Amino acid sequence: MQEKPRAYDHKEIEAKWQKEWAKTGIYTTKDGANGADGEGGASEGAEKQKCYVLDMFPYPSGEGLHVGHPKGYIATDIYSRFKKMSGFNILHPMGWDAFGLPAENYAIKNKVHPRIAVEKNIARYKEQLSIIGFNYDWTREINTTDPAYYRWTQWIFLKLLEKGLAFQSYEPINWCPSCQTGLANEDLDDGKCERCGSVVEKRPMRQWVLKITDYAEKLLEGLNDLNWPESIKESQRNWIGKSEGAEIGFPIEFQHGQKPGLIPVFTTRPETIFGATALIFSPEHLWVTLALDEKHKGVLNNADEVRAYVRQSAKKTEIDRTNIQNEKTGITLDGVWAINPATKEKIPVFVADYVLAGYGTGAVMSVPAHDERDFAFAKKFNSSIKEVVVPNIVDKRNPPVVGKKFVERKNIHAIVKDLQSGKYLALKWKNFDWTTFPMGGVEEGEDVVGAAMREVREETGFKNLKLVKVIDGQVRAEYFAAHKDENRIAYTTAVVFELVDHEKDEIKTAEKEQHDIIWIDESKINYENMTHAEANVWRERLLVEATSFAGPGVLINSGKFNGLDSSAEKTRVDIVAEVGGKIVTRYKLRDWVFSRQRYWGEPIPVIHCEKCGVVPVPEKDLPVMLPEVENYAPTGTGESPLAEMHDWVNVKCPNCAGAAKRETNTMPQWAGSCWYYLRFMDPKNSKTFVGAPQEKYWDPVDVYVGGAEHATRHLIYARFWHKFLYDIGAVATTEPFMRLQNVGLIHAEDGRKMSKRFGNVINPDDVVNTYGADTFRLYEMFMGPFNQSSVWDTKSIMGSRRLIERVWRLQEKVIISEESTQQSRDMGEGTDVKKPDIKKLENLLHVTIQKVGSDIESFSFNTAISCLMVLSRELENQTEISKTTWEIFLQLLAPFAPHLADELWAALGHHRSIHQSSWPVVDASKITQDTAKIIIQVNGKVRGEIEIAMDSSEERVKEQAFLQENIQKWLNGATIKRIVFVKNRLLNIVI
RNA sequence: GCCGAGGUGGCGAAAUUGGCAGACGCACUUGCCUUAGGAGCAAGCGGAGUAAUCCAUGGAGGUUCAAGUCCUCUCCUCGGCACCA
Repeated sequence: MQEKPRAYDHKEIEAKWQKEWAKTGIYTTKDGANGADGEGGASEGAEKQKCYVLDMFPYPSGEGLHVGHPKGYIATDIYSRFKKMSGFNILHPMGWDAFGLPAENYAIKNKVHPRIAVEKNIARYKEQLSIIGFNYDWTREINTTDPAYYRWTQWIFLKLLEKGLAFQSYEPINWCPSCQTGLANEDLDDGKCERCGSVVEKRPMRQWVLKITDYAEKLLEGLNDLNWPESIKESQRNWIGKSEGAEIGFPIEFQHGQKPGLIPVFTTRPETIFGATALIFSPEHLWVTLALDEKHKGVLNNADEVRAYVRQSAKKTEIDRTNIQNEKTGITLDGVWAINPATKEKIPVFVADYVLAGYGTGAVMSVPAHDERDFAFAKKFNSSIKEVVVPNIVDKRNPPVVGKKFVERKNIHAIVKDLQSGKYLALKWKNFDWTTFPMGGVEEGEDVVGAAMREVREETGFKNLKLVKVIDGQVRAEYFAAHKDENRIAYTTAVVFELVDHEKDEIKTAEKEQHDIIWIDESKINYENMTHAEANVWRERLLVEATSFAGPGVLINSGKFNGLDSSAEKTRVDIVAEVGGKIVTRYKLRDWVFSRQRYWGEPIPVIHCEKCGVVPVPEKDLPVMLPEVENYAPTGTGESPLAEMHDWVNVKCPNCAGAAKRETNTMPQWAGSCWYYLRFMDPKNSKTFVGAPQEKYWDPVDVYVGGAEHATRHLIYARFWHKFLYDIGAVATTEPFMRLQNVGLIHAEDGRKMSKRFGNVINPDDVVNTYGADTFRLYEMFMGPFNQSSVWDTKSIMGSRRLIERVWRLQEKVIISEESTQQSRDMGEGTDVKKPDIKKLENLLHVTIQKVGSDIESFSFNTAISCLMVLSRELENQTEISKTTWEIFLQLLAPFAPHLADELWAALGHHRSIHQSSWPVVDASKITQDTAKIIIQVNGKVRGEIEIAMDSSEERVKEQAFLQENIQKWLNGATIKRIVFVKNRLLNIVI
């Protein structure tokens, strides 16, 4: 670099290298199966370890890219460049997910054919991506709307059909009135269409459904082994919604004596069945429909009202139905009873729309005492509440004594509030260190309130009490009753009173001798201050409204199961067996509604024949091409616009050659993305969807990068298809994406999402034009943690530009000729005398090699760049830079700033691209340092530091430390209690 | 309500998993240089204090020689699920 280098011109450099890369085709991937990888024939692709790095391919919308979109692509570009330099055979492809509503809506609005609009959008996207300098292998580009691609999407559908996993259904489904199509559960956002925000309706219609529920367990299980963000895995677990419980039959009886059979209910808490005081149907339950049928006239005394209720429920929107805040509604079925199979008691039967038709069996046993919703319903409809589980407390301070007998007691605690002082009545015991409420046993023939009043009168003399409430729910406690020398199992009810006045009866001397009356604050009602193990429960329940108890405990009122642990597996199993039920597992996951009544999607490849029914299109006739239509706007009739294409629709049955019609529904947007990652492995194959050797070599995707918004749709659907393909032997792995990295959004400077609507879009083309692609790439990666959302800040981008320019200037200091300088002699072989600062630089260089590598591996690009900044500053401080050091530095920079790196690399005389060079190797000997900096603390506060030989002993360090003036000052003759020494780290002197 | 991820300077953020809190960058301040450019260079930059030092990682307790990091409670922000029995 003798002559003064020209000024840094990003436009010239970037255009030059993009052209060069395209010309030499250095990013074209060779299959492992296909041999050499084009790098001078040095290695065979097959011998290299493969690394498949994938972006979630974009939906090419009319708006074009904003600066947020390329963020993930920059990351995969850096990652794959790094992996390639590290010796991996890289697959890093890009394609287009172009079927679906947005393209179609855009086309309708702008009066162009969706195909034309998509072509235009793709061209625009590609142009925008091209100037950022990505290493995509464009020879593998795919497009889901290409017949050569969707032919295989249709083929997979036929396989699903063949295996019984695709079927037609007539269940009511979600219908978006604005998009005029049916939607899957996953397409709803809070009961609204995810696309347009319209409230969806339930609409019965014919539809194709994929049986994803068959894979619920496998989809759940498979998550455990995936290197995915915990939040995504958790979202999927929630979505699949596994719950284990029991199905139990409840016999039904009609008023005239008929016994029409058993109604199965699903419950996750079968152990509470003795508390089931009602049977509740969802309005859509088949049995309700039958009971309202003409044939069963006379069974219900209130059939008209019930019919009206069912009709009214049907009219409610899904949001209304499922809003937890809404008051419960329902109606009794007058003339019908159910029998609780545990207690054999008759219980009332209701219809209520808080019971969902689509979950469990569509009917529930109502246990108000232990379920919040049942409790609210029972309160409103005055049905009975029967407690069968009580919390159980073993008194820690006063535990049962081994060897003493256990006595069961039914107890009361009287909680009496003095209205004047606001304090509570308590007893201070004389013979024991006890503070208690007035308390005692409930005697024969007495109720809890009577017992409580009696105890207050006997123990304190107060007689004018006003009942406030009996606290719902007993508490079981195990403790040692010292005053009776026995272990107690006490079932205690608390009764709350207000003290009207202080008028008293005389109390017995015996009572007086036992305890004094004291008054305590409400805040003292707890186990800390009182003897009662139950005190904390009372405190919790004292001021709140009555509610159900859903926690674990001990069974009561449950016949032979009394006293058992309600949460024990055995208890549940035994109770289920007792009532003739069975243990079952249920999932919230619904089958995937797979048909759309729209034009722009893959035609579902089946034919409806009057004689043969549903006939799959023969594989040889694939693809079923999407025909050109005059009008592709939705019809709203439940048929897609394809239904108007009579020439296309009317075909001969492949089976019987009779008259038949094509299916006119199309597939949902998510179909194409369910398997595109497989197609990239072998994109041009016309014989099969992916060649077996290619699949075997490349599958699975090693790193998959994209937004978290796909958690419960694309990422579940694709896993489902993949597992299906595995089951039919079409792929060799059970999971498609081994590692998932979420990319955080980039918000506009106003903090909102970037959108044309808000007029706050930053266009990557402008940024690249002004600052250059390398600067743009560095900036986006430096903004913050990769998976975190951040705010675009145009001012901050200069920091990245400064790094680029600093690197550009550094080339002036590079010494090309190794022999001619002092530094290179210092760094040369066989020289053991090295200047300390040269050693320091070598150390920094190798620490940086290591750090940048591990940071890229973990997607911590911000800290990797920070290290490069530190190193660049250090290089700037040097008077000259050796060629070796400079080369290593450029290689570390290459994944981040590929254009600049290649430019400076070429200036050194290299003829092959830096991106084909090998990632520098860390020299472990250069990472270890000769000296360590040791922090000297006095009482944990830093008071000094010393530089000392690596691995120095505690003695050596102490010696040095005590010499320090500052340390002496702090010690100041004090006696040393203790010294903590951490090798090469710190010395802490405790005085 | 349940589950998950977070809370550190004016701002974006670091912090080898318990060992110097604030690396790196933006903004800002002062000075230098200049062919006035979003340039470069030097120094400073959590708060208080002349200083020594003290106080600081949402809040309150605790464990420890030592806590942003571990434990208990609590408050707030974001994301997912939600009348799923």
